[in-house]
Amino acid sequence: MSERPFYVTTPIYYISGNPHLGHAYTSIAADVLTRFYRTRGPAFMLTGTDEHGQKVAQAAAAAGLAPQAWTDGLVGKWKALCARYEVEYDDFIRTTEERHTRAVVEVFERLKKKGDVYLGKYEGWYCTNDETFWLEAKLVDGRCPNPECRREVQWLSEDNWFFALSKYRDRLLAYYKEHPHWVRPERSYNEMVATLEGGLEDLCISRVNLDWGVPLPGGGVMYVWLDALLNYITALEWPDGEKFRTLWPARVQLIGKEIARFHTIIWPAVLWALDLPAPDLIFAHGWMTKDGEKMSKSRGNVMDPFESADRFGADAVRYFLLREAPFGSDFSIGDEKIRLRHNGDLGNDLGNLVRRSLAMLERYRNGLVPQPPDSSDIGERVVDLGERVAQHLMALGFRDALEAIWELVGALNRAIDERKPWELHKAERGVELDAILYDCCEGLRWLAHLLAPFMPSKAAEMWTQLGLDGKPAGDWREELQWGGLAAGTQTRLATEPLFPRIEPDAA
RNA sequence: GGCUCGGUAGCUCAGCGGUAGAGCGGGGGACUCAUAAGCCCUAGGUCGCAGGUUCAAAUCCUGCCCGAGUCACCA
Repeated sequence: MSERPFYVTTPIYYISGNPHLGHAYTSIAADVLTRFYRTRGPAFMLTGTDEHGQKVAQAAAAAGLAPQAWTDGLVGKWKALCARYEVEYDDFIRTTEERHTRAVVEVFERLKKKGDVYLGKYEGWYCTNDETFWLEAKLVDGRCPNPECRREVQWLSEDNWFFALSKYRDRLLAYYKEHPHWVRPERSYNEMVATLEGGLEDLCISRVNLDWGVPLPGGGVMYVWLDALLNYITALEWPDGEKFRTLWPARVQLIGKEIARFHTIIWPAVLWALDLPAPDLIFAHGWMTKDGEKMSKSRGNVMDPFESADRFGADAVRYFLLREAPFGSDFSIGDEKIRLRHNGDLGNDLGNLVRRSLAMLERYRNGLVPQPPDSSDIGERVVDLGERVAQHLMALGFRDALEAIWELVGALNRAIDERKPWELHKAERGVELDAILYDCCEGLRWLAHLLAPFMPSKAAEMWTQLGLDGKPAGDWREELQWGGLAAGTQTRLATEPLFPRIEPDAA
């Protein structure tokens, strides 16, 4: 649609603990999109860590470390998570980096100068133990509502900086009406419209009782959420960076549904206050539950993304996460579910297809790709497959894209059964044998291209087994022409299956 | 309590105004190139409950029941 490079962001992950599978989910989705868009042109993916705020300060204190030392120690795990799942980000920003904090102060100064940031009083009930402000309505018997606290609260009144969010309410509402698809899925869009219709209050954007954050002129630190949101432009070297000029506004910003309010109300308002355009699309994906239950530390059912990758392979987990449910919906995850999809979709359907195809080619034709047939039913049936998958991906329909790709997997498996190459071989019907063998290899080449964004390593393995150099790359509109695989190519069937069967209850 | 989203075949879900669908599991069959994989056939489920609108409702409206999420400075 646009020649503008594709810029996609994940939320920056709050670094108060270890990463879990939910964090991987967003990053993987962003990576798949980025890899797809890279087949067509320039693309840029940003991720990172949100390192300020009270909880980080507390976690660090509990560990006996200074906040910076604490986050320095943890950030490696988040980068390792990306590495483990083959998430190839173009930049990884930490909110404690100077390039970020400097720009955050610049934002503050500009908004202040413009009058969208002003000094006001922040009043409310404060629990010293929890370091939290509570609404009057939330108090239980006039005490802290936290069941583990229940201490007396005190009325606190502080001078703080406010952002004139309410001023942007009408503009936001109008923008929503004019851009009915800018927040997706529709559920999130509707909720945010309802929130806007309920009215907005100005946002307190400073904290005087906290020192772990971006220091503001005159004291206090910036509210961590505003600090965090700004990463999407500070990483691009706003205001003057070349990257900022070419990449902003982002084409897609992926978020979890729980943080939609910040990204679809506060964020565009802040951008407008800076005279910048809002991103094209905010997509709030669903939450995953562990076997139907919410994942939480207290339940002890949080899935360790590193363990999952070790057991099933990073590509299989990537596949599962995007295949299991529509991107906007909640879904349930568990080892057994991943295992069944691994063995079924990946092992039986895809992996076995690779193996039976190349094994027959090896046995009947010494592994040499034969001449393409004059015409191919399968080739004709899938002419538009690449474009269909592309359309799904552009709409963030990962599940639909994978289902479409599996149409080709199914078609090839069926074709083998129907055309029975083993009989053709015995009957010495060479032309027909060549035709089915060619179709299989060519189909595998297509699959390698189509699957590369989803399962980069496995797609590359398929590519190698087909005897092709490098990795699948390039624009599908050019690469996916039936007959593209050169006759005479020497294929190399691997000894090991692409997706070796995984037995139940393996640890 | 308000709001949002769900409640459809054993399981996971799609359909969202016009004769109930898919995948998995289960059952049956023909084959053998292949990871005991693949292929073909097979599921007769009051579409949460009760009303209503309509020629016609899983599909729209109302009420209720059940489950989940969310409720503004909680990063």
